[in-house]
Amino acid sequence: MTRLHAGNPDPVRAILDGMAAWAGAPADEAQCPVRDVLDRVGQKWTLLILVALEPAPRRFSQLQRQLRDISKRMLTQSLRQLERDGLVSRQVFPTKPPSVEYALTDLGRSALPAIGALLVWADDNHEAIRASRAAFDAEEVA
Amino acid sequence: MTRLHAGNPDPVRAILDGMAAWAGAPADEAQCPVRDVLDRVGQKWTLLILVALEPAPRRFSQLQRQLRDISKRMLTQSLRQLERDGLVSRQVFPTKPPSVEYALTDLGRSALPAIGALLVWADDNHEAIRASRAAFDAEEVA
DNA sequence: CAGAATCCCGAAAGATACTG
DNA sequence: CAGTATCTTTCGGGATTCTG
Repeated sequence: MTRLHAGNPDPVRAILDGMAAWAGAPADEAQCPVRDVLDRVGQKWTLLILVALEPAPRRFSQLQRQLRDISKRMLTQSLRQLERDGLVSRQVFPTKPPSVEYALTDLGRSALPAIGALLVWADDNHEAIRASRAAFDAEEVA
Repeated sequence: MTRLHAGNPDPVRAILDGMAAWAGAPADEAQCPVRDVLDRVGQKWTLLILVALEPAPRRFSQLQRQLRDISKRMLTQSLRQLERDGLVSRQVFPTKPPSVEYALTDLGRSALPAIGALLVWADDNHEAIRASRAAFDAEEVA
C-alpha cells in the first residue's frame, strides 16, 4: 500500500510510482484510484455541484437554479453518483409536496480544499491561457 | 474583475460569486474560467501528462511508454492542446531520426500543486469511496 | 521516431414529456 | 417539487493505416 500523505515532500513523484504499480494489471486500471477520481472530476457537473453545496445544504430546485443550465436529468444523475461515492448525503422530507435536501458529507467536504485550489488556479491563470491560445492560433494561420 | 488569490480566506465562495457573474451571459459560459479549465481537466489524459512531465522533460515515445495505454493519436492531441494552452513547450531536434522533447512551462508547472493536491486526496480517500459504493449498491439490490 | 489522416463506436449529455 | 423515461445528438477517444 503506497499511501500518499499531504505532508509528502513530493506527492507527484509518489503518484507516478503508484500509477506504475497499477500499470501491471491490464483491465484493473479502472480500479486505479487516480484514474477513478479523474473520471469523476471529468464529469462536467460533479465539481460544480460540490462547490455549490459548500455554503449550505440545498434542495433540488435550488441547485438547478444555481447551476443555471443543468438539466434535471444530469442533476439527478450527478447527485446519485456523488451520493453513491459518499460525498453527498440525501435526505427526504415527507412534506407535501415532498422536498429533498442534499448536503456534503465529511468525505465530500474533505475534497473541497483540493478542488478549490484547482479552481483558484484556473481563475488566476485563465487569462494567460487565453492569451497563449490566441498566439498559438495566430501562428497556425501563418 | 473578481480575482481570486491563494490567500483568499474563502476561495470557494468567491468562485461561486464568479460563476454567478458569468451566469448572465447565455452563450459566453464557455468563456467562464472555471468551466474552461474544468473541461481540460476532464480530458482524461491531460492531467496525467502534466504529472508525467514533472520530473523532467520527456520525448514522445517516453511519454507513451510511461502512460501505458495511451494511443499515439490521443497523446498527440493532448500534447497539442497543452501546448496551445501554454502549459507545455514543444522543442524539435532536427536529428536523424527527428526527436521531439516536451517540457512543462512555468505556467504548466504552476498548476501542479493544485493537481497534486487533488490526486493526493484521491489516493487518500479512494478506499472510503469504494466502501461507500459497495454499501450503496448493496442497498439498491434490496 | 513522431506524427497525420480516417473510420468508427460507445458513453456523455441535452431536449422533451410524463408522474407520484 | 422532485424526479423518471425515452429519444437523439454530440463527441471523446480507440484501432488502423500511411508518411517524412
